[in-house]
This record gives sequence, C-alpha cells and structure tokens, in this order.
Amino acid sequence: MTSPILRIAVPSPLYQTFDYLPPPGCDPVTLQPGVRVRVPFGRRVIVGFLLELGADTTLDPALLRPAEAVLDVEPALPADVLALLNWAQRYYHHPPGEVFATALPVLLRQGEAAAPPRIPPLWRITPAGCAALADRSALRRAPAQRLLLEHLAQCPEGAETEALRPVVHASTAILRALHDKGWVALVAPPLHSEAVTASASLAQPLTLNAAQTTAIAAVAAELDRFGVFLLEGITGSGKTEVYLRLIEAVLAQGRQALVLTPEIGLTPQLLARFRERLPGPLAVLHSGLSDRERLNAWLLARSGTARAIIGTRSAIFAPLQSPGLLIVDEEHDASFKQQDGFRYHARDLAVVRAHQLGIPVVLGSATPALESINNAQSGRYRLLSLPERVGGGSPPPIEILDVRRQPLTEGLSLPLLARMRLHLARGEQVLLFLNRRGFAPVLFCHECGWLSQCQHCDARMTLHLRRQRLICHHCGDDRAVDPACPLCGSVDLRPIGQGTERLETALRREFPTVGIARMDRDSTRRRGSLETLLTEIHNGDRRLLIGTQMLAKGHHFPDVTLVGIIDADQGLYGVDFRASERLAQLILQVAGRAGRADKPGTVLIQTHHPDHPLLHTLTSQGYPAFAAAALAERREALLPPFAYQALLRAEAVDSERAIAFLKAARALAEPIADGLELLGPAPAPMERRAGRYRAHLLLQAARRQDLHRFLDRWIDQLWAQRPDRAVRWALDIDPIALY
DNA sequence: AGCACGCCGACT
DNA sequence: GTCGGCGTGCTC
Repeated sequence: MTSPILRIAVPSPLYQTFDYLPPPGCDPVTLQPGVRVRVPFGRRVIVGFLLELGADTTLDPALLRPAEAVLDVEPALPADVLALLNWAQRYYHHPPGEVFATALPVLLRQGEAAAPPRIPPLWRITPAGCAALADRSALRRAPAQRLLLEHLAQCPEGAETEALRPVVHASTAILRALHDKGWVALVAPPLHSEAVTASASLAQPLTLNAAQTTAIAAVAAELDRFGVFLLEGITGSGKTEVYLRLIEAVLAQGRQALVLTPEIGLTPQLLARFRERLPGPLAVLHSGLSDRERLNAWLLARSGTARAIIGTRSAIFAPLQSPGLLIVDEEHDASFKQQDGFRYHARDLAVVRAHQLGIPVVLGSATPALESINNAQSGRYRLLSLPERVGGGSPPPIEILDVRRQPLTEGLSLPLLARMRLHLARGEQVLLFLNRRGFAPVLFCHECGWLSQCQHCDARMTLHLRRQRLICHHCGDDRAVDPACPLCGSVDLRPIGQGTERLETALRREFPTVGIARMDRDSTRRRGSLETLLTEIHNGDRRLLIGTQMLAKGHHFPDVTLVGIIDADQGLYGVDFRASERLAQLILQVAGRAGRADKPGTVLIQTHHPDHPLLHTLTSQGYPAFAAAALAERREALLPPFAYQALLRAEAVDSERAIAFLKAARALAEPIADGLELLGPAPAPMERRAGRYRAHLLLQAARRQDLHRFLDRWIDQLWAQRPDRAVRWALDIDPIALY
C-alpha cells in the first residue's frame, strides 16, 4: 500500500499547493485536514496547512519530501472555516497559502501550540472599597478612582480589565492603585454554565417598537436554516437592540453568534453595550490587539468559551464551536473589503459562510449597499425595515445650500454661519463635517506658481500648519515647510483649499467664546485624546464639533441640532461610479449623529451642484428613493450590480513594464474572453503612488458565471507566463474602487 | 516572498 | 585579491 500524499498550503505567494509525504512514524489515518504541519520548503522549514489527503501526485513521487511533524491533533480550523477558505480561494483566485494564512493568528502561523484560552479574570469592588465609596472624604482628591469604584459597584459580577478601559484614562494604573489599597480585587471568572445562567446583573433589554418586534420575529423563526436578512434601519431605529435580542435567542439555543463591524464601528460604546447585555466573556477581534491577545480571543471563540464574538473584517474566518448566527453591522462599509493582498469581502463571505452552515445572516445598515438593496428586490435577501426612530421623532430634515457665487469665508457660506450662530446662541451643539484633514490640501507660491507636489505620488502634499509640515496623505512622506518658495524664494506662499485644521482656526476667530472640538486622525492620535474630547462634548464644554469621517461613525451626539456638510461636491462627479453612493451614505451617516426625539436636528449641505439629480432625490425623498434612482442609472449603464467585474492591477517602478504586463495579459485573455468586455490597460486614476506606477485592466461580464469560467482559465495562464519580477500584480474580484 | 547562486565593480 | 551589488531560478 502506498502512503497518502499530504496536500499542503504553504505560506508563500505562489499559486499552487505543495505535496509531501507523511512524517516518519505518523499513522496517516489520524491526519485530518486543517492540522498544521511543519515541512521543509527549499532551504527553510516552515509551517504549512494540511488541505487534504490525496491518493496521488502529479509530480515524480521520488521528488516528494516527508513532512517533519504534525503540530495539531485536532484541526486548527473547523471544517466550516476550511470550506469557506476553499471557496474563497477559488472565488478570489488568490494563492492558497496566503488565503489560509489569513485565517490563522500569527502565533499559530509561527508554529506555537494552541493552549487552552485564558479566560480574563474580573475586577470586583471589595467591602473596603464600598466603605471608601460611602465615605465622602476618602476619594475627594481622586476622581478617577471614584469613577472606577462607582462603575464596579454597578457590576456585582465584576468586570474585565479590557471593559474598564473606556471608563477612565490610564485605567490599568488606577486599578493598580485601588488594588494596593485593597478596594478592588481580581477574581476568577465564573465557569461557563454559571456565566450563562447568572444573568442577574446583566442590563435589562429595552422595550421594542413594532418594527423591531417584527424584524426579530422574522429572523428568530428561521434560526435553523440559511437566510439573508437585510435590516434597513435608519439611524436611531434600534438596530443594535435587534442584534442583541437575536444573539440572546441564539445563545439560549446553546449556539454562538458572530458580529462583524467596520474598524471604526468597533467603539468602546458598542463593546460596552454587548458586555453589559451578554453573559460570559466576549471574544473581541480587531487590528489593535497584540498577537497574544488575538490568539487568546480566537481560542475563546474556537473553544466555545465565548458565546458572542465581535470583530472586524478578518473575524469572518473566526473558528466557532457551535455557530448559530452571523451579523454584519454597517454592511455597506467599504472596510469589509480588504484592499491589498487577499482582496476578500467579509460581508459577501458572511453570506457564503451562513449558506454553508445553514444559519441566518443579518446585514444591517441605515444605508445599505446598492448591491444588497438589489438582492433584496430580486428576492434573494429578505428585507426588514426599521423606519422609525426609537422613542419617536423624525430623522433630521436635509437642506441643500446653493453656494454658487456666494461669498465663502474659509469655506463657510453666510447662511451656514448664520444658522450656526442661531443654534449656538440657543446653547445647542453644531457639527461640521469636512472630509479633509490638515490645514490646506495644497501650498501654492503666488509668485511663480510652485505647488507642494509630492515627489513620489501624483498628488499634492497637504499643509499641516500647526506641525509645520507638508505631508503626503498617500505615501506618508513628510517634510518641513520652508518659509520661502523652494523654486523662486518668494515668501508669498498661500495655502489653497480647506482642511479641518484651517476650519478650526477660522471658527476660533468667528466664535471665540465657544469650545471647539476637532476630531480627525491628527487630533486623536494620542491614546485617550478621543475619549477626552468625547467627554468634553457630552458634558457641553465643547459645542462646536469639526471632523472627518472619523466622526461619522459609532458616536452619537444628542445635543447636536445642526449638521453642516462643508463640501459635498467631491463625491458628485468623480471618475468612480460608486462615488455618489458613498457620498449619500456618508451624508446620512453624519446626519444620523445628531439630535434626539425632543430636539430634532437639521442638516445643511453646501454644494455648487444643487441640481444634481441624485443629491436632490436623496434630500427630498430619502435614501430608498436615492438608491432606486442610482440603481436605475447602474442598470442603464450596465454597471455593478448589473454587471460583474474583475480588475487586474499591476505596478512597477517604470510604467512601461506595468503596461507591458497588462498588454500581455490582455493578449492571453482575448481568445478566451467569451461574454466579456476587456477595458484597458489604462493607468490608475492616480498613476504614480509611493514611487510606483500603477495601471489596470478591467474585465466585465453580464453574467457572473462567464466571468469566473474565464478567470479559471486565465489565471493559470497568467501564472504560467515568464514573469517580469519588476512587476507586482494582483487580481481584484468585485473591486469596489478603481484606484 | 525568501533564499541562494552567480557574475561584475571599488575597497580594506 | 574579496565584499557586495541585484538579476535569475527554485521551492513538493
């Protein structure tokens, strides 16, 4: 009897798997797909991943080398994740080694043994701590300690270190101080069975309105079979409560729920809400974790210790012991699509995974992707609507401010300034949205016409006045601002255009007595500074809020009654056919930050294109009407979701070689491109970025089947070409941006 | 991607 | 004389 062949995914960018013999002394019968295997690879020894046991190999069997060792007894990934990865590998046509590496925490990729997860211990207030809290004088000079103790007094079960982080700054240092005084103690977490039943301390669910009840019932009735539910709920309509009820229902069946959220959506507030409502430890997976933390959270999910798992994009591959429900919050968000390497879409994979598992998936958004709306209309998804705000109140009215021929002071029109004055005088808060950080997007010499061009990109360097730097937002290059023009020496250098920093400066002059909060990547870089700002906004110390899209997500500002969109024109006539969809989503996202039932907000949009039909439809009839109109345009133009696209991207230090690669690829494609349209090669919209020239070839088909049948053949030919190593290329299936 | 091999230029 | 530049080939 011949020994079986191990088909191994190897962590390399090669479009193939590698065959090995079982390690000496290993009984192949015990091997299961999904175990990690240490194998010799060239001159190295690496950790690979067993995909399948084969009976034969296409190679000369004499060339096969034996694996060195099998690292797992049980598969590192459960069968359903393996199935998902296999599907994704074929669909995205990406090298298998990189696909499978995506699903494993770094430490497991490096060969570390998967020990049982550490369940985080809990902090509890001690009797001495309660006494200190009751004693007025004890904590007078330690407000942060008081705050933490008060918080813990509300958590008889105790709270994780991680859950206390958002309560005060430097929470770990303060906990240490409290611990030294004997006012708090670390206790072992309750065992899982206790955790599930001991829900006495969990926050009470909110009452539901009719639409929420209907939505919950619709999903809850189908928990044991596949279905995609598009939960379209305007901001404030209580989507999170729907998620929580469904998760509770799934947990009650002894199953787990996986929630995906965009990176910025994973705010302390959302996590706190999940923690206070759901029993037991929560597994949280996001990019801010250390390798050790990530492995632990991953193991909590795999072992079933964590019943609810919440994470960003890559959490779609999280192993679950007993999956019962998938939720994708803010499903329209572009951050679900990986934009380099293995370019998968986590929302789309969530649908695939749910289908493979035979469980429901809920896609939630106030502004669903046009793809999802189209799927709901065609009957593939079930639409569930939450049309009302919880506690009543209507969504903020949106007005268009025509700023053509209007005087603008630092980008602000007189009507907008007047309205701001009105709301501020009433003691209310105002939020201004400008999606451009820095002081000004260009520095310009009035003497000779010099522009702050980036050396490495087809872009201008943004002026950051306070830091006295010119920074390229595309490659990160950074230089000091010269007081004089580098070309002619003139000191007449002028910043052109608006950024949030400039807006802040202007508003300080305009409203000298009003506290201003600027929220962008620059002002919140320091750890804890965002929390400080949010606190000062919520207690009213700052009433004028300026921000980039960072402020469009996650946070809610109930006292904001006026939202100003400073410049809506960027999204209207771009090269990207998705620009207007993104703009509409962004406008509503920002609008949704404001107001509450008894204090409705107003949204003002400054634009030079007040008659733009889509903008008009959005403001006068709302998102569903906008989406219908935008979908009609897409159908007319045969664009996604009425066509299927793939983009072959190439980049090189010289543009000719990137183009030459794409021309060769096109030549290979032409004889087999039945039912396809080939567009290009063409330079990318920003041709040079970080010193590399980028170009692409777009493939489009009216039928998905035609596209993928073609890709299956083409991709093999591309890999078989004699490669020009100066060219880096990648295939992007269902691209969402053409840059 | 790594990693080694290999064949040409300016240094201890 | 060799140290090291990056072109080329290979990984079961």
